[in-house]
Amino acid sequence: MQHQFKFSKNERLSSKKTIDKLFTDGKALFAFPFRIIVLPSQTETSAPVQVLFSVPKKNFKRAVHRNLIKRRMREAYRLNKNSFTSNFSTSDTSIAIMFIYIEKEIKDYASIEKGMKKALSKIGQLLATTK
RNA sequence: AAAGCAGGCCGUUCUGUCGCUGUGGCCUUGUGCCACAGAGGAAAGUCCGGGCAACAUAGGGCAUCCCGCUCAUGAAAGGUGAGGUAUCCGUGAGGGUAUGGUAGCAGAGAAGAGAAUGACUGCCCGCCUUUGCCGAGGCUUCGGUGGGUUAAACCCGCCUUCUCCAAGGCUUUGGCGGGUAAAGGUGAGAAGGUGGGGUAAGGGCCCACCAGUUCUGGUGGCAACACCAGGAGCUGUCUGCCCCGGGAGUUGCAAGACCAAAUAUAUCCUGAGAGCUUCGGCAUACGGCUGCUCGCUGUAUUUUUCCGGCUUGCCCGGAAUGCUCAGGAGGGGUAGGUUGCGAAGAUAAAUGACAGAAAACGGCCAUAGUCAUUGACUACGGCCGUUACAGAACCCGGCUUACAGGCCUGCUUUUUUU
RNA sequence: GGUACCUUGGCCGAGUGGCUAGGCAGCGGUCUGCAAAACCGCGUACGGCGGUUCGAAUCCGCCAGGUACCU
Repeated sequence: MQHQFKFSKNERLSSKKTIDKLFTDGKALFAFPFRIIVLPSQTETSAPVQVLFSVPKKNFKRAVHRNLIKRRMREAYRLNKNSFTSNFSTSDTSIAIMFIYIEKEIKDYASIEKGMKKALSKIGQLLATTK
């Protein structure tokens, strides 16, 4: 497939309701430099896995820096998600994932990508055990 | 050339791989393909003003708050441009700040005599008192001398000396009464400044010149205002009240508009219900006692009006109304969604990520050249570093703040050359 | 995104233009066999930069940091 690196809008988590639910009921884990919150649910959504990236305003005052980190996180997810999402594309359950950037400094793309690979493998393990 | 001042402008470029958002088109309706568009001078801070929106609102006055030189511009603005005056900074080009009026009232810590019908020191006058000196004149004494007269004595006069008295003058101690604003030293600020006259001493008290204020006239300017001439002795600083002119309804796109799940419910429609009785009880519903059943026991079991059946009461039937239950319709409205919203435009928020070149600037090193003082400048090359500040969220007009580096125009100062 | 406010010593907190109160904490002393309490004394502050003013914590402007509210 040619279009496996796409990351369009319906793969993003934008519903305010599910975000609130994610904060209250989601399972949290930690993979440097991210804090991750995962919530599997039964409701029908347009994509099997919905993701959202967040950088807290408290650590980065300037909107430019927050945008830069979010873009790098999104890029890292986009290029490494295929091995992860292919496991869940067949099942009818959907998964909501939130990545929160914890580090106080701006990391370059290589270290963010490394952390993203580690985070995705950790999430895979967690979901396998809960099933 | 160097250092600056003012104004304006730009604020990286190219290639490759993989992507994002919106709109339009195409069909093979697929998380498809193609085309086009997609951050700034500050998008920032949210300091002003407006549009837009909702609510409020007869008209007028008072209070409160904001603004305040002139002209132009602008929808308006604590806006912009040009100009005026004062003051401060800079050698200068220039830059900063202030700037409606002042008739009246009030205030100004500490310091200082005093912050405005002033008097501490000082100066001057009058009276009283006190110290010292001078002293017209008078009395007495010594000596000299002239005259009456030749000598002595005596008398008269002059000069000198001594004692005492003394009008008065100068000086001085203290007190009382008055004049004074020149001197003191404080202060941000002390009754315009300098010189002369005048005066007991002084003072715009008078005069000359100068600074300011204000009035009149003239010239220039749209005006603020400037300049010139003449007049008026009119002359402290700051603040508040006050006066004059102009302006201000409140809240903000999380405003507002539309659709609207679940649950509860106003309202409407349809249907059903309100027990039996011999009045002792039975039945039903909800509780209590007991581990449970049985049993015992408590509470509740239906409103009102009208019509007809004999007037009334009981009872029966019908209608309306209220209550309860079931079904249906349904308003407001919550979650949520859509819109408001744009030829950039979302809703955890797009406009990019990575890699490689180029360009600009800076630093270091090496080579060459020029001036030659160990150093400076220029050219080419190598290595390293930097490429800022910062990301639209309803939209405009400003202000302010942040900003690597570069370009253009005008001007200033200093040095050098022609 | 919008709106309203705050910043005074180690901490809390008063201060409407004229020497920055007070309390708690800290340090030293007195008292005590020692400590506590009490008493006496001491040190340390106006978020930063400009402006107005003779004079600014206070008035004005900009910046920094922080808090609350509007879904």
